[in-house]
Amino acid sequence: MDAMLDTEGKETSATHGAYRRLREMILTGELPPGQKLKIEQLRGLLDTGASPVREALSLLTSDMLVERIDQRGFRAAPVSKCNFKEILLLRCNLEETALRASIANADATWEDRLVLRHHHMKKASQKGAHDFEDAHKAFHMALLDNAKMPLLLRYCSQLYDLNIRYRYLAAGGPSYKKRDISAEHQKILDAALDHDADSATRNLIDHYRRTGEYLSSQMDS
Amino acid sequence: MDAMLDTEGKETSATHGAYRRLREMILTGELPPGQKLKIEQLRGLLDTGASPVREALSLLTSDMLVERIDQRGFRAAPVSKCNFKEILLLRCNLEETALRASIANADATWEDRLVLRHHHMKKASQKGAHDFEDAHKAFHMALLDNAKMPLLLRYCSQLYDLNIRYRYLAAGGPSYKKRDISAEHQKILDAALDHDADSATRNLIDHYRRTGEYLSSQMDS
DNA sequence: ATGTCAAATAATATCGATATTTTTGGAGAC
DNA sequence: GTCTCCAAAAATATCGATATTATTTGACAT
Repeated sequence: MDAMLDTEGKETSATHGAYRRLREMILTGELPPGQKLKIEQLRGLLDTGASPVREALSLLTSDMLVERIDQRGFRAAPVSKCNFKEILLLRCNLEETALRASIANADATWEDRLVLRHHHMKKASQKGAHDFEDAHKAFHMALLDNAKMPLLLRYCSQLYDLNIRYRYLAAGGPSYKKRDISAEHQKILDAALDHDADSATRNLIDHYRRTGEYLSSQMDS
Repeated sequence: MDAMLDTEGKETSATHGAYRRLREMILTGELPPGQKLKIEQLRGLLDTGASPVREALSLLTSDMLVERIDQRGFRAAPVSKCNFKEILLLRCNLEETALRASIANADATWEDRLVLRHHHMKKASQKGAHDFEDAHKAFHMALLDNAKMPLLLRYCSQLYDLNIRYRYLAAGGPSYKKRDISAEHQKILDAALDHDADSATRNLIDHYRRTGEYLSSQMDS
């Protein structure tokens, strides 16, 4: 109908658009954990039909951002410290595997990609928080994607998103402790470019553990 | 309408029924890898509406058994030796983590559950192949579920299913090499009951690697 | 002959409406 | 005053139909 005058025709299907928007709202906490997600309500919020909303919710179910309750509809996935700790543990395990495999496959084009992503991330840190989040994820995924293991990469991406959700929830936004994250990233990048798998994984995991402990402490409140 | 006269009212929603049925068909190879999955065709096969079929396919997408191609519908996920090797590798990694955590949490009720599952599996091996498959998965999942890590367990379950699919495809059915699988299971069970994490994981991983190599060799044909 | 473009065909994606199921709210009984 | 049960309301799940988008077919020009 008249949905083509939005931004610039980037969004293809209504389903995909709804998926992206809902995902964003859940990740940022705009739709708080445990909240009932009624079709009608969302249909209004995203102004689209019921079918795309339903399908988007179905997809989010498999990202574990939405829970489907038998015949009682959907709700935003709940959060818990326990769940957070599991995410952290799995990330450390899986990302170590992926990063080591990535480094084992290292070649010039991968290194170029890494440097580029890192550069973009630094640039984006001066722009909006939203841009930085995207660039940050892109950098971390670039570290892993040379493993050429699509399933593993997918799990890492999922866990990344589940984790970022806790960051938003704990910090009430992306203003998470501006300790020296930049230096941590630099160390990971340098180690990766040196093909030093041990150092790279150590730095990566420390990076996660550190933010993990910070967030974990925030969650006690 | 008149869908309540099927088996015994076990299936609740049409969507869930379609999901289970389609999943089964893809796992067993009744719907071969790469096959286009047209809504109309499946709507006829499962005699239900288009909406439940669509939603079931969406759900299977996140199990990685179905691929969604932009605006061109769905198809059964393709297979490849590369994909198989990744599945095997991830399973070894994740199941070791899960099994060790399970054993670390060991208590009497878990041990009882294990023994029961193992017994049921042995009993089912004399019944149909289908029953055995179910019992086999139940046993393997019981080994892991005491880790109390829902995400990890979910990944293991997914990977188990992806793997079983290769077994069906390679063997043309569940008649996979009747080497001494029974003894292997017994060893895993005994080690788990002894809380011997090292032995249990070694046996479990050997179990996977052995079937992995067998299937891998079959795939060259 | 071959490649390109346009009309016809088929399939998907989406909408609006209906039937089922769950939840809510209140009336009556103990 | 509390509990149970039934009716009303709301929400979900499903269906049938339409609009949109991809694919195929065939004709035309080169």
